[in-house]
Parts: sequence; structure tokens; C-alpha cells
Amino acid sequence: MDLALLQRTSLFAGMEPGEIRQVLEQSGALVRQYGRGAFLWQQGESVQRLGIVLSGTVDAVRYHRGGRAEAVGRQQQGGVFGDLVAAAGAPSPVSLQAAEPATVLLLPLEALMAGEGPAMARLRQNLLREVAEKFWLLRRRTAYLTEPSLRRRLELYLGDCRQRWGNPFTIPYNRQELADFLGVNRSALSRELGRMQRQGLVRFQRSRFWMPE
Amino acid sequence: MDLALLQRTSLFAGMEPGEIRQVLEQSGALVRQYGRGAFLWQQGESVQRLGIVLSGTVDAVRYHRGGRAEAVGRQQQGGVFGDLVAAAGAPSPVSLQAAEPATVLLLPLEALMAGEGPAMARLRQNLLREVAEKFWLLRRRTAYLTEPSLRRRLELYLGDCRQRWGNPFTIPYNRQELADFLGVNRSALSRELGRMQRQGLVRFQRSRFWMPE
DNA sequence: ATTTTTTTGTTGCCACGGCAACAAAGGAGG
DNA sequence: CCTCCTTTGTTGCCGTGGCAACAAAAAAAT
Repeated sequence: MDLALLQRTSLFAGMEPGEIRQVLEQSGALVRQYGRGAFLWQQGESVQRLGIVLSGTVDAVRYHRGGRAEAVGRQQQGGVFGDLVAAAGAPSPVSLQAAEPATVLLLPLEALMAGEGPAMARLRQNLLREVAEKFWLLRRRTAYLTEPSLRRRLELYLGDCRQRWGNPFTIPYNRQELADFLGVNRSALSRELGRMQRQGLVRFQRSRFWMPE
Repeated sequence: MDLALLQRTSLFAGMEPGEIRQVLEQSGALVRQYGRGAFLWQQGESVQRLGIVLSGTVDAVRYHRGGRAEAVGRQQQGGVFGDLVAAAGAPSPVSLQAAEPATVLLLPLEALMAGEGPAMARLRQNLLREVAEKFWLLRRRTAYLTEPSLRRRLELYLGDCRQRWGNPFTIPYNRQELADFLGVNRSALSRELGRMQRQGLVRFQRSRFWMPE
């Protein structure tokens, strides 16, 4: 078990290798491997485990009646998944699928909540924080989605990025993905970006942006 | 302290009065009162407490530069607030304000995560579930907001309501609020609802709806 | 280097829906 | 009952932005 990797995850942040090892034993953690495309679990199942990606990629996907698949989230090395599903204690609204061959560490939620000692307490704080951060990330997105115009959505999003990362900054999306994220059409997005650049409100090439002020 | 009320809250659900009392003492809970309009805490503050509304109403409000206030959430008797703020451990993106004179029970988060015993474990499960449910509620809303047309947003939202509550069902919004929730214009919403009713896709009066099939 | 595929930019068309202004209906209070 | 105020429905106008189709650029594959 690669404790150094775990130490860098949000879930085990601030914990000593000894504490991590202790928590793993105490909680009944286990490691599993999945091939490309394999389901860790399916939409509608009740799950009481959460996972950490040790290697590979895990996607959260929502399958609509009609077969359409909607990408909901993606986790790579060190990422935590299944926390929100297990925490809600309801049938999962998404399937979890290995986008690439993946090795994951699985932790039973209930053991984490009941376990005692300072290491467990720290872990729980981390878990709760992880979940809350996912909430606020989503909250931020709804702020973009409820802006009335494409221009305002872009200004708000890019302004947030500049504030967070400084100038220049690189966004984690290509045009199509950004359009999806902001809930707009890709060509309309390109058009508006062009306009903003001509007006000197922003400069960019590909996913690298620079904003004045 | 009204233990019967607490027993009916999501945070203390499934716990005996004795357990609740024990948790309150063990964690250092305290009761506070706030007059109408008083701030429980302000945007930007770091908070490590969460609260339960014993009486009155507490609003989460986001103040934008420019003075514009955006209503983010509201909790009434039995409702839990501040959980997501405290859990994230970051400066609060919202202010909490007593919309009506309010009595609240405040619980230090850290004590809840570190406390031992089955009652504490249950409480933590409940807390985590509360947070996760707020996430999925928001997730559902983004599903509406990313639908491309007003019609599709309505169909999706009303379809969800019918599935959840059965026919007929009453939505918790008036027209203006529903428009805001779905991120559309109120008159356009009324227009579309009218069209759908003429096509037999829905029947309604005010906030009471009925959908075929 | 050449070909193929992916990503991004551009443009014309036109419909959806925002906006404003008003009418009608419903509720509350006298 | 009548008045006042809030909520909901209706309609015309017109701009934003969805959509499709193509061009250009970049990246990947051969």
C-alpha cells in the first residue's frame, strides 16, 4: 500500500503514515482492480463504501432512459469517489465506471463514522470537508448557469478563475467542455469569446487565458 | 431543551432522548436567540459551528459587490444550517440572517467529529447524510438548468415532482419562484405552461399540478 | 512529410424566450 | 360589498444565442 500517495489525498491529508495504516486496518479497507469500462457499481444500487483512486480513472455517469449517457464527474489518482453516494444512503443516481483500468481503495463508510481515536476524527473531518467542497463547487456552477446572458456567464467564470489562479491562467476545459459546463452552445461561446477579445476584455489561445485589471 | 423537536430533525433522527441529551453535553452545544434581521454570522467569516433552528426562520444570503442580495437557502423549525460552511472550513460564501426572530441550537463541528460512542457515530452519519442530500438536491437543479429549452426544463422538473409525490402534486413555489429556480423568465414560463396545458401535457391551477401517464 | 483526426473559429439563419406592459384573477382587509 | 395588492396569464416586439455547415488551425497518426 502506497502510504505516500494516500498522504497526498484530501481524505488522508495531515495524517501520519502510521495513522493511515491504523485506520485502514481498523476500518476494513480493501483494494480492488477494474478493467477498462468495468462498473464499480451501477446506478440504482445502494452503496455504503467510498473509494480512492490509486491508479487509472473512474467516471461517474448517469444513464438516461433512452440510453443517453451524461458525464457527471471524473476522478483520477488520489481522487475520492462514492462519498456523496454512500453518504446520502439512497440508491445511487449514477453509475461508477473505470474509464481506464483502475486500482481503487475502498472504505466502508459506517466503520469510518463509528471508529474512535484522533486519526479517525481527522479522517472524518477530511471526509466531511471533501463532501462540502464538492457542494460549493457545484454551487459555483449554478451561479454561472443562472446568469442570463452568455457574456455574463463567461465574465463571471473567467473572473473567478483569474481571482483564484492569477494571470494568466489555464482552464481545465477545451471549448466544447467549457460550453457544456456553462450550459451554452459551443459556436456561440466561440463567437462571444472572439467579441470579448476584440473589446480587450480578455486574451486567450486555446485554454490559456489572460484578463486585464 | 425540547428533545421531542430535536428527535424529529434530520440531525438527531433515530436517536433516543437520552442519547441526544448526552451528545449535547458532550459536544458543548449552546442555544442562542436572534432578532429579526440579525446576522448569525457574516459572509467571509470562518465558522466552525453548525446550527438547528428551534424556532423562527434563518436565511442564507449572498451579498454581491453592488449590494445585490441573492437568497441561497432558508431553514425553518428543525432545519439544519451552517453545516456546509463549517464542513468546508473556508471563509463562508454566504451570510446567515434571521428572517424572523429565531432561536437556534449551535453545535461545534470539531467536537462532533471527535466524540466517541454510538450516539456520536449516529449523529455523524446523520450529519454527513444531511450534507450529501443538499448536494444531490443542488445536482438535480443543475440538471434542469442545463436543459436547452424551457419546455424540457419544465417537463423534467414536473416529471420529477410527479414521480416523487404522485398525482396531483403541489410545488413549493409560486410562478416567480419557479421561474427563478429553473433559470427562466416568468412570463415565458407562464406562456409555456399554457401551451403545455392546451396540448394536454399537464393540468394545473396555481401551484397544484397534474400530469398524465 | 503527408494524411487523418480533433479542435477551434466563423458566419447566416431564424426561433426561442427575455422583456415590458397590461389584463385578469385571486386574496386580504376594511 | 368595495378597495388594495399580489399573483398569474397574455401578447407583441426583437435580440440573444442555438444550430448547422464550413473553414482554418492544431494535433495525432502513418
